[in-house]
Amino acid sequence: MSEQLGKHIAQQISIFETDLPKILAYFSLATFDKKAYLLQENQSCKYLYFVNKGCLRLFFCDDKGIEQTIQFAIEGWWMTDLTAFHGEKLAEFSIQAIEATQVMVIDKINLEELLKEFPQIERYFNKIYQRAYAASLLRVKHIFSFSKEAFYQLFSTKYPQFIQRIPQKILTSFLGFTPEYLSELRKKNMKK
Amino acid sequence: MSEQLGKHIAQQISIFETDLPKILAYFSLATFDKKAYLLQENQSCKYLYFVNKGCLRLFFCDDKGIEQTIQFAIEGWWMTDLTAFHGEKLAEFSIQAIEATQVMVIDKINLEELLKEFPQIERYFNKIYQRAYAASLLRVKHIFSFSKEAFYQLFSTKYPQFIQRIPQKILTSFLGFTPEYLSELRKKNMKK
DNA sequence: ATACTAACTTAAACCAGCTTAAGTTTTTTT
DNA sequence: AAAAAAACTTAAGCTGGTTTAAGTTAGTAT
Repeated sequence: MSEQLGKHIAQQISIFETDLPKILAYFSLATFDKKAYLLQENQSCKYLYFVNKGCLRLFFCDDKGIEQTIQFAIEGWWMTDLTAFHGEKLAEFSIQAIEATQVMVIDKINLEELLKEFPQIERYFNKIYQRAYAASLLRVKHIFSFSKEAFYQLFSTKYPQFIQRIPQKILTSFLGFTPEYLSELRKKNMKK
Repeated sequence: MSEQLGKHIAQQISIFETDLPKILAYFSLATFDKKAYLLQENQSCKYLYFVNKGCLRLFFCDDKGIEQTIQFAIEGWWMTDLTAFHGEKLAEFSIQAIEATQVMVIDKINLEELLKEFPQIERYFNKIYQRAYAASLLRVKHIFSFSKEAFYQLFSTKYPQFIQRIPQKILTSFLGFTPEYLSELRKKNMKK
């Protein structure tokens, strides 16, 4: 069950099978209930998470007190508040489990040790961050190129499982509009 | 003049002074006129650029034919279409010089060689990508938390030099609204 | 089972920001 | 220096999406 991370690493970079257990030893396993917080805004961010099973979201509260979801992490994705994790600032995002979620956890000190013992892992994280960066740019592209309606259509045809899995309020906070407008869109769609 | 990249690397990671020239040898120097294209949508993306002097932008054309600017790169920033550079797809963004711009250029093969000879550089790029990723997330946060007016206010107080440096049309394509609306905002501001 | 709370829907009034179209100013080209 | 093109401004009308507020349905706890 917790071998997912090992597999993921072996997929991305070439590494000795025998090193994997040593690498995984730097991590610990943790589970969180649905709605549990892994990190809260304005706290210090001590951990980096890899999702084995379940789903996390990264979000913040805007000045009107409305939660805005920036990213999701499902199986095989990493999540943290990067800037805060590197100790520069307090977290400006919160991380919450949307479902009961099992994660691999590492803190900054263990990460440093891991990278010292296995510098090849640097390359693995490089790929992870490049992928995350590219995904975030694509997100900005989508925000600019699609109307909210079109963005919803795109998202719901591309990730239909996701739509089932996530409460509507969280979904709209990710898509960037109000639950009321989503209702309107859904009604409109059913007519077709 | 072209020592900027060396300095930048030495700032981010610990490295022998004597290795720097060997590292820089993998790059070549190039200059582009104002408005020149370094990359165009739907081409293959062969190079990764580091800006010594000047300013680049990454953008795409939306379905109405309007250019949308996703990112700028000034002195000390890297730029490419990441996904395309790694050879997976054709470019979905274009890169253009906003001013006469001097860059350090490297192609994929030389980058691989460089990383083979100096694996420490992997750590340098790790920092670069983490920073770029964090910046992109922050951008999404800003899009969600500010009205267009507030975003313009923020941007123009935080980067006043930038406002001078960039033509209004490109600025609005970055801020995500129309030149007409920018005029309106400026008029409104002058009254105060 | 019953009550309480959270998630979702509906509809009307409203507004931030867009579109269009014409005018002005600046820059580039010849 | 003149002409053409590009960059910016102004103003009116319009629309995608929000706000508000009330009603419905589903989930959860007692």
